[in-house]
Amino acid sequence: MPSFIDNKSAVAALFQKALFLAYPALKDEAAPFVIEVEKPKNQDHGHFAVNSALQLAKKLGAKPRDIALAILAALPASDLLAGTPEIAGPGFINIRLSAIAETRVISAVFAAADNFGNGNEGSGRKVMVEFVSANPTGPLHVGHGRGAAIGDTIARLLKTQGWEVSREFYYNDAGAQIINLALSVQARLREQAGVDAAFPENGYRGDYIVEIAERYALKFAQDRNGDDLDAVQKFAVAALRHEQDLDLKAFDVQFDVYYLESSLYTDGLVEKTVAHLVRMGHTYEKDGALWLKSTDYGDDKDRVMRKSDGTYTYFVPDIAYHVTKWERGFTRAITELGADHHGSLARMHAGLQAMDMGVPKGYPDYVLHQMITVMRGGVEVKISKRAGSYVTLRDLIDEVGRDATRYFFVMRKSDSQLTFDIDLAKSRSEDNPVYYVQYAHARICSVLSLWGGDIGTLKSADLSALTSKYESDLLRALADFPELLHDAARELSPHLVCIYLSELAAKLHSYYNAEKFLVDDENLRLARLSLILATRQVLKNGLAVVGVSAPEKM
RNA sequence: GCCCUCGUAGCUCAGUGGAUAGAGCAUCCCCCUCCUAAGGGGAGGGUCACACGUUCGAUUCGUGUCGAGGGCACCA
Repeated sequence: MPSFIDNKSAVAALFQKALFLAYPALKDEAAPFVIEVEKPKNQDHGHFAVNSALQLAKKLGAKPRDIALAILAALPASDLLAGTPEIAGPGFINIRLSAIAETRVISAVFAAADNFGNGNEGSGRKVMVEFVSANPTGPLHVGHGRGAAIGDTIARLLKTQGWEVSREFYYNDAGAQIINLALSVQARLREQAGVDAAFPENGYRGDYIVEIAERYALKFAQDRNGDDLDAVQKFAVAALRHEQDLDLKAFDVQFDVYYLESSLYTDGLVEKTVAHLVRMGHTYEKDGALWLKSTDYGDDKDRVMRKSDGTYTYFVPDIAYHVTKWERGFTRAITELGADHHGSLARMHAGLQAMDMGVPKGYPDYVLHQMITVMRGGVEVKISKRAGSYVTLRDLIDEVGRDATRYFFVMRKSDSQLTFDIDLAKSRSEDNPVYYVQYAHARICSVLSLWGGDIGTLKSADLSALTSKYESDLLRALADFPELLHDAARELSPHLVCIYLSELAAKLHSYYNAEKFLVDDENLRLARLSLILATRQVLKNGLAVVGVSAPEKM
């Protein structure tokens, strides 16, 4: 991939040079001052601004404006800038880019095409992103949908930065909730068979349990009462896993590995983990249970590992599971989960530290998504698997579409609570922001198709005719894309991509309304088409990161 | 009580250690004989919860208060 030096970095390098020429002493310090280039909110303040003069005023014992003057005096000649930067306000240096610098991005976009914007910070290192990890005790609901969209987009983002990403789904297919599931199905079976049976107190009451019971009775005619609880459990888990797989497929989310909690028991990794912790001296017996001294590692209380009835708490297989992540060579691991599970973070980190196997302290990284409040008909819908009140992911996809659902979940910062108004999402699906972005892509396709020329010729068009404000805005937005992807990946913040995309789309739409592309002047026409072709590529790349389609027609 | 996240326009939400705080929806006013109006242009609407501190500069960082949600089991 050709190295595209974005304008901001280029400007920063230029001013860094000037600063050290003007104040050589700064260069020799232990921590040399680093120039920061920012984008002013106000267009009147130029394309970029440098505030170093203000920051250095105290240190250098000079007035900010004088420092700014000295920096400008030392500024090397460059074709990057349009005119001489201005000193404004208390001492900001406001900078405008030359047309040459602005149009440079176009050839970089064409050269890299689908890879434009990608970086190589990961340099092929392995990272695991674990997400969704829903218990196979019911269909996926809106909360899982948010997790699926965020986790998948994080995986895609990391891939753009050169990481070798593995997506993993951890199935809690062992433990009390699974037995609860089996008992719930069994109770429905007995009801259907006309046998008097009490429903488990904390059983799952959703309609899907009834369906599973009906299917079980059809398949195992000899066990209509569900007496073979083990068979019932296996059947129910398999059925629900299958349903969840279909949901995820409809959402275009794929996993590389499905890791079964039950395998940690059958492979002996749970026993191994416990034995290891006991051997390391981090455990003690109390009240007939085995405890981990997790408080030694920052947890707020010690945790029971083996209950007095001899079974393990979920905490133990969780540690064993994370140990396998490390041992499988994932020196970096990210876990995306709902904020209602955040309590498990401290004890998981503590548990891994207690293993004394060189796992870094912050391993794994966590991305939490806050809960979704679902509104329907102006009333909050309480989501409870056990009570059976539900808004499934499948419902959402069927009602508002995959693209809109994914975009909606990703466009908001994951750690803010959000209200999902189902009626709004359904009735106003035309107003969903995703269409705004997709429309920009489709509009460009439409213009190019109407033009009917050879796309290839646009890649070498003379761009000197691109001089309008709209063109300048669009060019600079395109040039921002690599940095945007880099930042979004570093911050594990997929929503930044959506924000960028809607801003880019807005610039395209404004341009479209202000200027005609298919003009008579051939030079101008080709230049404009070249610009929107590059814009189409960036829109497509950005939408791909969010997992949303880039339609050619709408 | 302790811990985590959040508190920005009527609503849903972005954003930032800097120079006039943004978008969408909602309200109001314009723009298709012209490349898709699923679009564009404009108006109104804010003590960025509150207080104190750090800073040349705080809506942004820190502390506290108040408010919302979540977590604090030998449940998962």
